[in-house]
Amino acid sequence: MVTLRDVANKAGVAVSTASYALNNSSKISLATRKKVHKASRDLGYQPHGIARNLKKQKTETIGLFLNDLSGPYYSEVIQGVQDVVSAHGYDLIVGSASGGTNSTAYKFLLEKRVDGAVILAPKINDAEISRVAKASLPIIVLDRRLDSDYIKYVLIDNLNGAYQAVSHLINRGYHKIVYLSGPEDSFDNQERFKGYQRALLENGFNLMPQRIISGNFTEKEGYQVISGFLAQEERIDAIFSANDEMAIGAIQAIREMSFKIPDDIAIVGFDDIRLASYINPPLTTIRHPKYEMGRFATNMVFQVLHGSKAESVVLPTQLITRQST
Amino acid sequence: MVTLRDVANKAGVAVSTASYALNNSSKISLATRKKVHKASRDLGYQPHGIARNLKKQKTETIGLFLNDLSGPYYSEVIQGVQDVVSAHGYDLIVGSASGGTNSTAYKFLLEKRVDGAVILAPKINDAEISRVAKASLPIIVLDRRLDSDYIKYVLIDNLNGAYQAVSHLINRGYHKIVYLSGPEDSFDNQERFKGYQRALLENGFNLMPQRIISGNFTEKEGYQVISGFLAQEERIDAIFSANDEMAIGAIQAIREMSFKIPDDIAIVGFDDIRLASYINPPLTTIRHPKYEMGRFATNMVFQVLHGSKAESVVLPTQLITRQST
DNA sequence: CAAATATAGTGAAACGTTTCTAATAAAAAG
DNA sequence: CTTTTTATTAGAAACGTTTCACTATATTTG
Repeated sequence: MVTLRDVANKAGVAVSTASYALNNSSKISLATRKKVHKASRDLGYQPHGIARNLKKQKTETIGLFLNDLSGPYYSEVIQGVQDVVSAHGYDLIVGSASGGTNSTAYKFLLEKRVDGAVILAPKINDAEISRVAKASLPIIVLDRRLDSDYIKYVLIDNLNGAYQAVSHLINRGYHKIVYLSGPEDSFDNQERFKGYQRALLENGFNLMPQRIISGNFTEKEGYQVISGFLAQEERIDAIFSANDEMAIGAIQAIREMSFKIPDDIAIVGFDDIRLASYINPPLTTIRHPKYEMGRFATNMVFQVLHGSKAESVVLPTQLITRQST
Repeated sequence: MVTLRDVANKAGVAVSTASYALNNSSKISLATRKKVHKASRDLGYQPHGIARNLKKQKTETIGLFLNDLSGPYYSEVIQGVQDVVSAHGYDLIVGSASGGTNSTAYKFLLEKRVDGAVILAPKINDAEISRVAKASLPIIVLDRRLDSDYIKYVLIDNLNGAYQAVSHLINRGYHKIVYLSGPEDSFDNQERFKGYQRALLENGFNLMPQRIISGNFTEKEGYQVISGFLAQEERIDAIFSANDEMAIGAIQAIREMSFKIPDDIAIVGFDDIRLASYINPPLTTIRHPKYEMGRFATNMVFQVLHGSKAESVVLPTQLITRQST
């Protein structure tokens, strides 16, 4: 391995001089700067990032930590984060949070391998996040309401989004509306449920426990639980699914039982994933600004890093009406 | 920041002793080991990963570098890589290669921030990869045929896949088959074109230049170029699209012009992305083992890292017949 | 022309670990 | 009772940078 020392030797200067020269410090005369650069090029010198990080006590890297790297849902968020990180001349690394306290995410946070982080990973709990955040490692969370000096959140307005969705169903004349739920411990799910509840109550309907069906945000589960539900006696006329994935499964279940969508049963999802507009019938859903979330969050990371205050924020959602209602 | 030195002081031992103790070396008596662990816990000590990396001259991190982090196409590959990396107790970081020589990908490779890498990013060119690969940094590429001591490839059998696709069309009686091409400089595209060509020639058809339409792998482009093509006089009866994205765009174009699929025009894609089975009509396509690619590649990284030889490999593809043909 | 200042370069410490080698003390062997 | 071995701990160097404090020249100033 060719180190700075080798370059310095070849150029016939001290290693400190070589360092200054390569960083183009004005302390070093142009002539020796040239000499050092040449030596560096000749030897094919590459600075050792890790050594530099250690000395400078920073990595100029921002981490984005996700529950699971393969969720297609994330891609727009990632893009937003990437754009802002690059704009600041930093690097972005994406890591997984699966594996709990010995996940890559947790390790990198703990070991100061990143200078800031955006977290969208329910698997890392609040206490752990609070423990590692500091002035030199601000954290923005996208999946919970957590706020302190060095931790801010960017959320979407889940509650209002769900409220919009269910109100829309009610306005169209659907009254027996099922809530197809995500996992109980999901923050998003909880908020969306609140929105469902509020829309019902404000329109004079009761919350009927038998119309709350629990799922886990996956298409498969959506298919299965809705198949099961429709096979029983109670008739309903609409479904509000806590996310699009389950809604897609539900649509398949509904069609298999030869109910007509939206005439017999209407359905609204949440997220506006790509598939939503391609499925048959195209799915009415709640769109939220995923790319913007990424941008907001990352800008906040840099704000805190630069010593200014950042304010947590909740972004609005939008009802996208398609043929499923 | 609490360092090993602090722990050592608190425990009343030398820092070397503290290091051995925390790493549970048998050189240190159980009594002092306990003492040091306690001091560590009391102070909330966290080892500094960067410092350790520098000293040990390794990071125990594998990089996966993609052209662009937001491609949903990658998610299965990522999963395969992640699974193998975790199984080896290493960490995975995913980084972008966009930005060329000052992309995160390139920087991390150059600066030895990872111990091995899987690359699926045409934006990084062969020369650069060859330059950085070494025994202590093996690289597996997924998007080209590049082979040396420390560089191996895992590819899918693009040529045969395309051959299967076009043969299938011919067997079904379609004879005027358009090739909807990806970018000329894409390795995948080149191979797929060769497969198209071979299938035609082997079945006694000629390659007709006006039936080669250039696209860029995006849905939008697929829609536009096929719309334009169909508006002109020449009648065709099938399209082989170099990927599913373009095929989806093409399907929309075809339907808008009220041709029937597959009666008037049949279409086959390549990749078997998720949307392929949801689109109307469901798309016949070539499936390839994306998850397996990730697994193979990552296993090879570790093989080379452990000093054994790895063999580049080409994985088979599979024709998935759906209603578009 | 002496004194003050600017310029160019150097040496060494530091970042936080790991690990080699040496030192000490206790135990075993002769 | 001396010598050798073993167990435990300590000291110091090393990983590859950056940067502080300093020296030695060269230049400016009064």
